[in-house]
Amino acid sequence: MARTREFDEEQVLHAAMQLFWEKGYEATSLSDLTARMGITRPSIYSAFGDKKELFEAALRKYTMTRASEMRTKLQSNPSVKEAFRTFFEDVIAEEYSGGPSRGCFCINTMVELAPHDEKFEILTREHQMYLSVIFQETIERGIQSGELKAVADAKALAQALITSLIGLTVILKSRPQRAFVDNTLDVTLSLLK
Amino acid sequence: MARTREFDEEQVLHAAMQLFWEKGYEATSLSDLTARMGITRPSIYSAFGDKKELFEAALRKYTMTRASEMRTKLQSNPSVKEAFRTFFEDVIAEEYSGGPSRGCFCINTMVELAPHDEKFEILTREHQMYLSVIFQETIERGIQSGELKAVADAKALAQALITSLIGLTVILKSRPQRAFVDNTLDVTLSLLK
DNA sequence: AAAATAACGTACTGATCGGTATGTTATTTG
DNA sequence: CAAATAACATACCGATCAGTACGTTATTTT
Repeated sequence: MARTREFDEEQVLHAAMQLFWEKGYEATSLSDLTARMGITRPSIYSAFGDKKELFEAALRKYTMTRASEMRTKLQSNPSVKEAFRTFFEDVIAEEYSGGPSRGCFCINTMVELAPHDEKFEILTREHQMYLSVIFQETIERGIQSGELKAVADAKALAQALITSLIGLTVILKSRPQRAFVDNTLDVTLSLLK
Repeated sequence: MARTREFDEEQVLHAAMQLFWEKGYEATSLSDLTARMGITRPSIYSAFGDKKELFEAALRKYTMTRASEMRTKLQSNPSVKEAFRTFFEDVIAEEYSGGPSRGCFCINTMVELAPHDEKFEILTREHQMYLSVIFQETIERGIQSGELKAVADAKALAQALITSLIGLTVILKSRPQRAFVDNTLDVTLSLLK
């Protein structure tokens, strides 16, 4: 041990996450990163490795946080149908809140890097699979409570809902009319019965 | 008039389209483009303008071709349900065919550029809206023929299907298990009744 | 207090980026 | 045939890229 770090690793990683989330991997330069993170270039390399490793750390932080938030939101509502509707409506509200349309960091990465980098193919796939399990558990809770019909194939339904969520998140980037989104949501949630 | 072009504009634009489709805007360099298009840098600039204008031309070519193909595919099957299933299965088969997972050029652009460039926000949105109209017309054909229930809200249903198609196209980039995709497809198509 | 060590800031590296100036070659028009 | 013109190839531009060498400063350990 010698001199102590003058920055908080979690804090600067959070800053890097925000930037990568907003701009993607290629469009974010090291200069952008040092400016936003508030630390110098060598500090980044000593703490996180190269640009791609930093990106990976940022994405891992994102997926963990996101999965946890999602689980909490879905569990907080006793009605499964309401839980899903609120969840989807929050995603929509986030995009229409005026700020830059960041969408989902994991989905952005799935599009930009997964096809050319196996590490990110796996990382993004596993996150989506994990989310679909959270959906599935929520659906199963609805079946247990009698709110949903027992004949429903919870797993298949969860996977279809995740796919719709991805589609919704992506198309929101093109800022479609509100009616498009509302229609999509109504039809998609009609699968829960 | 003077010396005549030694290259075919359509042909080199097609090459540029393939490259942008595969790698995206930022990750494609002018050197990549000259190599694949087989023409020199100044030739690109005189024929198409700068990199972003070339990208736009490539995307426009893609969306026109794609919309036309889609219309043809959906119209070629007398059964609307079968038409949709075949259409979705072709999208899936394309991604599992072994080659590089390019997905949909328009969706890729929606993720990479739409949030930071209004021109592409509009261009990608209008393409998706156009596709949803094609879906809607197909659903209406099914209602007319009696294959689908008349109570269906054709427009809302079409929009939900487009959203699912986007989600499916995106998640295919992470190469999920075949069962995930099959489940999603079955549940999604169950909306057509 | 002295030696060791790790984080710091500065300044630099070669490579590559998008874009262009310039001279040459080929075709058209007068 | 000669003048005009546009597409060609080469070679270059300044800017920026990701990544690092190196000397300084601060903290820990002996």
